[in-house]
Amino acid sequence: MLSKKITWEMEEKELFVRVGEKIRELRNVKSVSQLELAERCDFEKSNMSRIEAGRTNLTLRSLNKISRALGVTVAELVDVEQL
Amino acid sequence: MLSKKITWEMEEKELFVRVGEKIRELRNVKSVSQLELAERCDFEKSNMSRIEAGRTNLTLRSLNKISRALGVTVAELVDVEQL
DNA sequence: CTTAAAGTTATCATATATGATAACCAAAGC
DNA sequence: GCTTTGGTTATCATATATGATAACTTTAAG
Repeated sequence: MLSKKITWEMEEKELFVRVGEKIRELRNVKSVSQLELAERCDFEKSNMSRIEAGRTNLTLRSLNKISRALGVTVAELVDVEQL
Repeated sequence: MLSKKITWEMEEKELFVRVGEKIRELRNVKSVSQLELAERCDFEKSNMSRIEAGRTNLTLRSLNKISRALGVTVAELVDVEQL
């Protein structure tokens, strides 16, 4: 059986991905397009795409912008299952 | 009466400060020194001081390290009053 | 007093988030 | 077919988080 050792990089990557999914989820619930959310946050749409794909190590500043654009708290944005 | 307009920079700064205070609070509850926490996170102690003072725009990676070092979730770390 | 432990602040280097731009894809409607 | 809307991916520049190091303060203990 192959090893299932989980490195902190993997676990961190999982966190990024889950937060990205959470953002997309909340965005969809509010029926906001990615472009619209990007504009509300004053982000490039390409940046928004990277974020939702979990390819970014988000900063508190960005999380704050997104949370306000979606009408939720920062804590809600990062409230995901953790390994 | 002087203006009380709150800019997003002020509100962002407040968020940074409150998250820093939250970290310090949780660290003190667990009776961990700043140096000890810095070592657990593999941070410089000077970095840890900046963070608790709210002079840093923390990343998800750093929040994740700190949350694990303190035995709480990332969501708990950023669960602060927001303006 | 001296010593040490805990924390602060400043400076410089490096890594990377984000801005800026562009090319591209897919689906829907014409 | 063409066009639009929504999204993805790549590249380069810039701003900044963090690493690394050092000097400094403060507090408590001796």
